[in-house]
Amino acid sequence: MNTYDKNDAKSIEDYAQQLIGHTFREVESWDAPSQVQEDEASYGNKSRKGGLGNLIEEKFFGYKVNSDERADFPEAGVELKVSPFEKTQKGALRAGERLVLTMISYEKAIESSLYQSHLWNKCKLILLIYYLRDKALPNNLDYRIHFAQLFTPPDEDLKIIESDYKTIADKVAAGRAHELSESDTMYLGACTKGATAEKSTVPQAYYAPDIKARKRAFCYKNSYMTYVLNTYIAPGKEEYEKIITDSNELKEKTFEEVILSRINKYAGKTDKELCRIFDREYNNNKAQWIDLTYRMLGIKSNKAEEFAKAQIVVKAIRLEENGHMRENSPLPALKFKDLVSEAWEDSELFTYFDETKFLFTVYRKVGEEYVLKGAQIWNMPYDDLNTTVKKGWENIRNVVKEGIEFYKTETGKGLVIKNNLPKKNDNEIIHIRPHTQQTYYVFEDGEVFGKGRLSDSDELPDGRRMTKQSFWLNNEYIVSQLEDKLKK
DNA sequence: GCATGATCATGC
DNA sequence: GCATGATCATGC
Repeated sequence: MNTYDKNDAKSIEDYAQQLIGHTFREVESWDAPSQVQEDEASYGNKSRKGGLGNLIEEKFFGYKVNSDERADFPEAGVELKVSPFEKTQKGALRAGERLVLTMISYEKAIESSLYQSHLWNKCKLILLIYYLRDKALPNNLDYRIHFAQLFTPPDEDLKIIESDYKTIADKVAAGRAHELSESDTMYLGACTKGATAEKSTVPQAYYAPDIKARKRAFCYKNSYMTYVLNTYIAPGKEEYEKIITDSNELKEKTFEEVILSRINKYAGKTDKELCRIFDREYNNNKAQWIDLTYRMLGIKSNKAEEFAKAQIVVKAIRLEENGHMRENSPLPALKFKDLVSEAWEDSELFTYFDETKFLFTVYRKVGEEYVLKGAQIWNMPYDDLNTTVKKGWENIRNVVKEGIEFYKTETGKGLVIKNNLPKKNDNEIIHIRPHTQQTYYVFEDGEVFGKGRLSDSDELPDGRRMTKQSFWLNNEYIVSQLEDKLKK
C-alpha cells in the first residue's frame, strides 16, 4: 500500500482512491500506516454514528479521531467525510444523509462572515468518501466504498452558501437560535444534533442565556449533496437547467430576491396572458400554473438546478374572487408502516417540512381568469411544525397504530369506505386524504374492494390494505401564511 | 358552503 | 406504472 503526503491534498485523494471497491471489513484488516493500532471492535455498530468514518481515519489514514476546529488534514486544508449514498428505483444516486460540517457554538460570539468562520476550514475542501448503504446487509462493515474524491463548491454555489451562512449567523446573533430550521437556507443548513430534543436542548449562553435552543450544526443539505453526487462524483443523465446563468447577478441581490423579482415582474397579468406570452396552451388543467412559474423564471423545463439543490418546491396558489382558496394542497405520499415506526424527528413528514422551502406563486380570480399577484418564498415556522403539525401527525399515527376502522357507506355513486382517521377540522395545518388513481382496499377477511389495483393501496401495520393516502396542507392555513399584499 | 372520499391528467 | 398536481361528486 502506498502512503500519502499529509501536506498535499492531491496526494491524500490519490491515497484514498485505493479504498474504491472495498468494504469496510476489508479496510479494517489492512495495516494502519502509523501508530494507531488499538482495536475498535465497534466500528460497524449500527447505533454508533460515525463509526465507519472513525475506521477510515484510524485504520486507513492512521490518525487519531479528534473534534478539532481545524480540518482533519490541517496542513493540506482537507476535511474528511465518510458518508452513505443510496440508489433510487430509477438508478439515480441520492445522498443518504446531509453532510454535517461543524457544530454551531452558542457559547461564544459567532463569526459574521463565512470566510472568517471556523466553518470555512471544514467546508472549503472536502475529501468525500461515499459508500453504498445497502440496508439488506446485516453489518455496516459489509458496505462498499464507491467514490473517493475531493470536492470544493463551485463559485456560483459559494455565493449562495455565503448568504446561507449569514442567514444562520444573523439568527444566532439575534438570540433566535431556537427558531432555526434547516429550511431557512438553501445549500448550507443548520441541522439539529443529538439523539432527542429533550437531551439536546441547551441555553443560548452567549446571546440569549434565558432561551434554550436545539443543538445544531452547519451542514450541506441532503438535497445539495444529492446534486453534488450526481454532478461531480458520478455524473449521470439528470438534466437540470440553471435559473441563474450569470453568477454576477448574485453580487447585488440574494437568490430569493432574484427569484421574486423575476416573477413579480409579471404581476397583474392573467394566466391566459401568461400562456400567450410563453406560448403554452391555455387549458386550465394539468400543471399549468406551475409550468408558468418556471417559464417566468426563465427556464424551459420544470427542473431547476437551484431548486433541486435547495429542495424548493413550487406551489401554485389560486384564490377565488372572495379570497378563499378552493382546494387543499397535497404533499408526498405516505407509508403507513413507516408512519407507525418512526419517531417524530425522523419521520417523513417532519423531515419534509424541516428541509423543504416552498415557492408560492399566487393568483387571484377575476372573471374567468386568474391574475398573478406575485410570489413568496416560505418555509414552515418551527413552532407550527413542532406543535400543531406534530400533534396532528401523532393523532393520525395513533389511529393507524390501533387499527383504522372502516365503514362501508351506501351513496348515490355506490359504496364508499369511511374511516375513523382524524378529519380536516381536527388540525389547523394538515389532514390526511386518499391520493392515487383509484380506490383499493383489502380487508381482514381478504375481501378486496375498489376499482383500482394493488399499487393504488398501501399496507397497514396489521396487514390490511388501504387506498394510498397523502398528508395535505389545509387551504386556510396556506392562505394565513401568505403576505397581505398577495391576497388583495 | 364545505368536508370527505374518490378520481382525473400528465410527465417522467 | 407511478407520483403528483388538479379537480370532482355527494351529503350534511
